[in-house]
Amino acid sequence: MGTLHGNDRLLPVDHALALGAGTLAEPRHALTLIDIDHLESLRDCTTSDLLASAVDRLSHALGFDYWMYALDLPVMDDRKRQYMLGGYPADWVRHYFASGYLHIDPVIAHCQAHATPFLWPSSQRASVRCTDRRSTSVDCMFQEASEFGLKSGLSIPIHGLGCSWGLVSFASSTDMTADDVRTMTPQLHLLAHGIHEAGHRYAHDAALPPLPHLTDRELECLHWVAAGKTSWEIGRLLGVAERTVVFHLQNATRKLGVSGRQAAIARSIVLGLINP
Amino acid sequence: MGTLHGNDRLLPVDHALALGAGTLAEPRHALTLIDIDHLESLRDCTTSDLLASAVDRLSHALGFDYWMYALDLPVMDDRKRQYMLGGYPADWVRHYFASGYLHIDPVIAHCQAHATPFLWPSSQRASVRCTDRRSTSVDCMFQEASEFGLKSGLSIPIHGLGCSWGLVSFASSTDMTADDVRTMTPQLHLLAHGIHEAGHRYAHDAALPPLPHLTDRELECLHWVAAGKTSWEIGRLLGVAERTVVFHLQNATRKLGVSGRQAAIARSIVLGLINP
DNA sequence: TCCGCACCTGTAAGAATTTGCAGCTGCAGT
DNA sequence: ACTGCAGCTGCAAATTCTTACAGGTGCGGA
Repeated sequence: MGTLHGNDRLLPVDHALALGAGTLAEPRHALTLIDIDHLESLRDCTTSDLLASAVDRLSHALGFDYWMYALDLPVMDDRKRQYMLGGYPADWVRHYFASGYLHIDPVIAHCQAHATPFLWPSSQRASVRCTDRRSTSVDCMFQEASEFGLKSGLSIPIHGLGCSWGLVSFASSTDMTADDVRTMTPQLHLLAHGIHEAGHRYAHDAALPPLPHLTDRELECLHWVAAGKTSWEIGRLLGVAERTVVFHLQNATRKLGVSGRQAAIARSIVLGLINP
Repeated sequence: MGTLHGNDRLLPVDHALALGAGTLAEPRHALTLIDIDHLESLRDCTTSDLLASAVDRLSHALGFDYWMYALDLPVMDDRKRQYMLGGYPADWVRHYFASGYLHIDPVIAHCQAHATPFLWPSSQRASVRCTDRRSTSVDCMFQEASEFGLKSGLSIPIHGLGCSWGLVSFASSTDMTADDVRTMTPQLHLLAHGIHEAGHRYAHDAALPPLPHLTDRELECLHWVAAGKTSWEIGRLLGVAERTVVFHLQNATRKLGVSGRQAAIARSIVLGLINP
């Protein structure tokens, strides 16, 4: 073991390319039914490696060759950071980003704005909008994905638990019939959220810089100042002197690594430290 | 029809008490399997009434007597607003709020912080924490719920699509065995997210006041001021006089209906007008 | 053409903030 | 007992923000 603990399989996008493919393909279309026990066993995984292994087994048992858990985590330091866990073919991931498919992928667009699963390729029945030239790029993308072993699959949008948005995708190297996928959609949907429940903490550990620890007083002052109160008014509310409120806000501003009370408000809201 | 269009069944908590109970109880434990077609039929519902009727049928077909879709929508005007759709017994809802159960309900606590379903009563196996005195209140709550016809059920956390958090609950007036509920958990989980996908727009229409229209300059100034810049610095950045920046921030503050630059920052962030 | 609106600027008094200095109590860990 | 930290307070100067007054251009819709 040694260095092999923790988030070795939970890597920034740039580094995730180095991951192995992980094709494990014999059994298929098993009758595995996901239930709460499975979710609890996922949650009991103490490392992201164990989680990845557990999901490997489950997704394989459900007849899929690949899966991927990807999150967009809001980080204030420098915009957002994408993190992913799972066993998509490394070559495909590299090609995907190199081709800029992230910006035209209908799966991405769907998962950002919806809560229901997306069957690909060619999911949405009526709303295909073949008019613009992007559809040819999209066709090209799915064609290339197919050549990389991702012929068909299902992507489930993920929201909540501190992620901006995310998705869990299950993919097969064979042409699964729509009926095959549809009947197991509920299982996969539940499994996807179980993965998120179990995995989001690792994503946060790896992606989010540790939150600065603000004291109760500092948070109180920030809360009221964000509500438009002046230092003097907050002093009255908290039963302390105006000078003390200023003091707490100074400390909060320093801990947040920003300059100025306004920036402290903005950052503490975005970091979820206060919610006015 | 006439007045019966739109959000008649999507009401603030205070008014939702007036809703009828809606016990429709003959068939039970049917073999209905939720799939993407069901979700699309929910999304096709053009009013919240139609949506409620469709969910009524589906949840009934799955063997449940009651269901409820409840959301916590972030609104800046006066804290948050809860909205709900569905057919929980009105007497129980009234009693629930009157007894302050909202603040001790383990279902609520779970759905705020997790992504996986909650079986009640007595879901979480090991983490019951029977030590504090609240557990007796919780037992009391479930006992009373049972007397109101909510003997057992399943609650699915809801996140994303512009809601702070929410849940979809399915309840039965009978003592469903754990196995009964577990086998249909994936179906209910998927259905819950389909309800959210279809219903969140009605919740927004009914709950969220229209966003104030801020001009580009006002948003620019807010953005920079949230980053900690002073009016003078922003003036240099935008190539205008400091006075002009002050002017724009004044107008933004007025449009946002708050007092003070700090409150304007806080509100514009929460409303999603700027993201620093 | 007139009106509203976005956008821009100035002056000036007063309120609120930032910043630096100095000091206090109480509590928890070593 | 010593140390560190949260919490608390005062003074004072410099800077920044708020609010009131006053005015300007340019663009698009009625």
